[in-house]
Amino acid sequence: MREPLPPRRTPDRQKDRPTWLLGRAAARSSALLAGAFAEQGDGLRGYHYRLLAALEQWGPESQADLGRDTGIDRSDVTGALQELEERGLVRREEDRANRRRKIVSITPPGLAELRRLDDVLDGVQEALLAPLSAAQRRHYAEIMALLAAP
Amino acid sequence: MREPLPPRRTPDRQKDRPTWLLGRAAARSSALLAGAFAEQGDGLRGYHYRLLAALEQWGPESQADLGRDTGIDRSDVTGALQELEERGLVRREEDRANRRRKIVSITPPGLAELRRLDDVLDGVQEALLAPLSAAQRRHYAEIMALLAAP
DNA sequence: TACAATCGTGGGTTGCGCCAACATTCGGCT
DNA sequence: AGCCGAATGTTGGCGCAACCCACGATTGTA
Repeated sequence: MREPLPPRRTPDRQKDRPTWLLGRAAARSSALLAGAFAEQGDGLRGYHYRLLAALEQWGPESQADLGRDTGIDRSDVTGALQELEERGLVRREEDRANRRRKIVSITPPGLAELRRLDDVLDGVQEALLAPLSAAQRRHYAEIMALLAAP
Repeated sequence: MREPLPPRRTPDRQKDRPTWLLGRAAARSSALLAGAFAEQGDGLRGYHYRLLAALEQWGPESQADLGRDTGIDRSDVTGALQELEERGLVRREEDRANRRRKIVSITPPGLAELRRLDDVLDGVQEALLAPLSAAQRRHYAEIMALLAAP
């Protein structure tokens, strides 16, 4: 889990800006995630996890719906699903009622992989929030919910 | 200032994860920034702003020092500085005491551009934090400082 | 003087988020 | 029934941020 290259010193005009702080924090978070995926992710990335999670949560879906649910572009869904299918984590079959669509479902190995990734990601959450007190974590959740989906 | 493509619905295992929230918030922030730069940034990007800000703050520096200060890779510093120099926002001259180095300094037009970008970015901060109360903003600053530089 | 370190530079790569175009298929309207 | 527009999956591309590696030139040091 590599940390992002830290600035040695930060200009005053930046260091108190909310977007700057948020960006730095997100950089740390995504570095932690990338490191975790690299070390224990079997070559999978964020897109794969998000797709597996959506499939587990809502069951078989078309690729377009999957994209809308996850906020991933249709074209990126295609690519990520192909890799998931090669690994046998996901199955795609033509919807006979609508032959444009492909119904995607998660396989038992896919479920197992998802559970494993869950554990990996839980470790990342803990590493990220380590410097925060319990009260600060509550504030964090409250504030981030507002900023994430205003 | 386009918002990022939002997920229609979010899997339970994701929506409460700190990294997920942070990622979403950062996505919003960077979308706001990208939009602001695209509309009012004269074709400049984040790297350019960070370099100009560092130069204004600490005066002329070599490119390698500039990279260390800003957390930007040496090679990316080179590219961004070339674009800044083409626009006349920055000047580079060989350090006669050490001919490997190039001393970079900000020009008067560069300073003016930096001030202008400051105003643009101030607007982004306000847009980002709009949903937060004054107390929440204080918590935000406190928490983010911890997460950004642990 | 040989060697190691530093500097600027160019060329790649990766992840994520987009957009445009295309052929196929479906649905609604006339 | 026929036509047109919309949706679907796919390919290929772009941009940004963040990296890495390798090179020639230069410097400092052993």
